Amino acid sequence: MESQWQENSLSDLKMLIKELNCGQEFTHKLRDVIKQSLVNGDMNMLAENLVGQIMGSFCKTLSILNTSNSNEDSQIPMVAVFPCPKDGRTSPEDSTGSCKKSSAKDRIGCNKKRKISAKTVKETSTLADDGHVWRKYGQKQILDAPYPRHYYRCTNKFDQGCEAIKQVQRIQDNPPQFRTIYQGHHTCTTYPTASQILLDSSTDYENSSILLSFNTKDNHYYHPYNFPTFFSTKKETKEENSPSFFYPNNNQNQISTSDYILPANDYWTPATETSGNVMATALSSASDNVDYISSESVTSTHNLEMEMEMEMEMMAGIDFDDLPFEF
DNA sequence: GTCATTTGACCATA
DNA sequence: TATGGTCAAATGAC
Repeated sequence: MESQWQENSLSDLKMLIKELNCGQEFTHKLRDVIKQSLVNGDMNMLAENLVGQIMGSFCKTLSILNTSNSNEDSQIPMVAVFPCPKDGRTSPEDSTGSCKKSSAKDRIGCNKKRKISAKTVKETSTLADDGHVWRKYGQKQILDAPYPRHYYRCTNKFDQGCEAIKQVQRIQDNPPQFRTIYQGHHTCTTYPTASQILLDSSTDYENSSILLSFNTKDNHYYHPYNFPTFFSTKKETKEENSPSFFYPNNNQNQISTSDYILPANDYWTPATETSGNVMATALSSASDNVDYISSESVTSTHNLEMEMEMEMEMMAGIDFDDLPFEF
């Protein structure tokens, strides 16, 4: 009975991914159709933004589904997104009072150690607000470490299935130094505010962020949540509730109009072909290993495109070579 | 009463 | 088997 259900769920998941891939393709074609219907071939900003947002949603959803699928080979795919319901509650935080202490036997099959691929390490002298709301779920004294490690998860884990977690550990006392390890990426819709981003941009970006150069006019990068904003040449939009993920490079005395600092703890998804130009692509946190991201690591557009393609293939289970369109 | 944190126990992985 | 990551009851703050 249960295995039948699991089988069906896996089958459904595959169909879901297939349908999402189709949706992605249709969106791509829709954009082309809109462009062709225009006299000069240029989409207005609103249309471009909408298409971009739809494409970003597809990328994000496929990423979530595939993470679930690959991490839980023998389990129900949704388990990875909505963690195992131990005693029938919808979440461990369901404070209905009906919660019973689960025995060790009840927890069998519930993986305690996750296999999240994307890791980003950030070392700072202060514990600056990173713009997301976290909830602490554990603390552990680590062997040979003078300070305990603190474990946090995104507060939207259970209501939105956001899998982002972070670990914070003091690594030095005087001067204070903290190591924050971000794992997974935010799939929740609670975005950092502009003020929070500005606050965060004052922290140590030299070691934790990506410097993207836009010197080549045809090369563009976007963030899945907000990538359309970069189509404008604005460096920073400061409106509340309209976060921009592009920051002036504070580490340089002279700021080039084509240089931007991007937050390191998020994924970057590939830009798509637009206005006859194939955009370059970028991604952070791309490897299974801890990834110290520095400005030096993303100066090669060519490498970025390759890395991005590999990462997107891995996340979405898509072979880009088989797609009817180019990324 | 509600929600976040603490902390000991459990469990997967190396 | 040791270690690190997560769970969940207990506790505290509001």
